[in-house]
Amino acid sequence: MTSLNTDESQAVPRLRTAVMRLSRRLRQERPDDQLTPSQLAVLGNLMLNGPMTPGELADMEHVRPPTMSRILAALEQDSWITRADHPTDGRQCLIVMTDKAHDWIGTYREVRDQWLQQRLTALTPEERQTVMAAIPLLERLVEPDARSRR
Amino acid sequence: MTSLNTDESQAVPRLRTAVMRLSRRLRQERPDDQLTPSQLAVLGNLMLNGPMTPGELADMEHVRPPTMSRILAALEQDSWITRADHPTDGRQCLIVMTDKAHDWIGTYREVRDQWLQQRLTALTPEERQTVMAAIPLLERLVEPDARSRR
DNA sequence: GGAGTATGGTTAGCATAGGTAACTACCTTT
DNA sequence: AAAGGTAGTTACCTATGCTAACCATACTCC
Repeated sequence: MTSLNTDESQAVPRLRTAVMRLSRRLRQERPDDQLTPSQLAVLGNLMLNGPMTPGELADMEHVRPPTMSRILAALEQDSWITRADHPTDGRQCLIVMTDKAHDWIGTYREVRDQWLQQRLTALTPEERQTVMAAIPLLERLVEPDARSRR
Repeated sequence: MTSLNTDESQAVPRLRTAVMRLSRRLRQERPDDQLTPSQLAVLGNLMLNGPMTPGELADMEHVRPPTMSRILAALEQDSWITRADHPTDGRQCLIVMTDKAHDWIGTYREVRDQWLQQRLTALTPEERQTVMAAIPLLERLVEPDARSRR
């Protein structure tokens, strides 16, 4: 069990605080005011990976099935998604984006992350480079075995 | 208005997703099971900066006063903090940590961020260096004028 | 020095987003 | 065919954000 040196140990609470505050801020910045951050995340997943089952979506977002159920219910309510029968398993279903969702994502792709993008322009190019280099590492922190996949 | 290049634009949703997922994960990882993340953040602030008013604490955490009020009420309920009269302003009060809180923070300092620390050890030293270099930048993203202070 | 305004804090009520437990429906296995 | 496993949902609880409204104290200005 490797131990972190003193500097890095001090960095742990700082990283935690920074991430928590940034996420709070991101949650507040909702320029569209139509989709919540979690709904947006689900649509993003579907856009990238195509139709998926609720369970797969829950795994990808690291939430429990009931949480995903609620998010999907809200998305279905407003016609962002529909459900298709699973080809082989009658218990499961496939979540597919509606045309409305496809159009919306396409139209507002630039607007969506406006705040964060604008904030990033306040950094120097070198600083942005550092942040971008850290992104896959932050992903790895969440996803223990992300190193192995792709 | 400077614009980000294509690569960086693609990084924006990825950064957002990574931060949201990591914060969710951090919220779930609550080894102590006594203090919620927001309560922990407040105690951390008090530990670092000494007694502060509710308003100052709300500013530091970027939450609205009522939110801080609720957090403080819970902390007071379990005797983690007490309130002292403000020396000059009768409206305000000073939040001070109890001995219990001091002892607890001291005892569990290493345990608290165990999960994140453990996850960081899974990175290479160079990767950890990158993450650490990004921490102050993430802080700057949240705090627009942080560049000017210290 | 008192009236009116500003400010700090709290209370009340709402929304989002996470969780667990329990239930239904379907699949699998023997 | 019965038993057990799995996917999804429903019901309910908690934490954490918000705004609006309210109270108490401070400040300002006549």
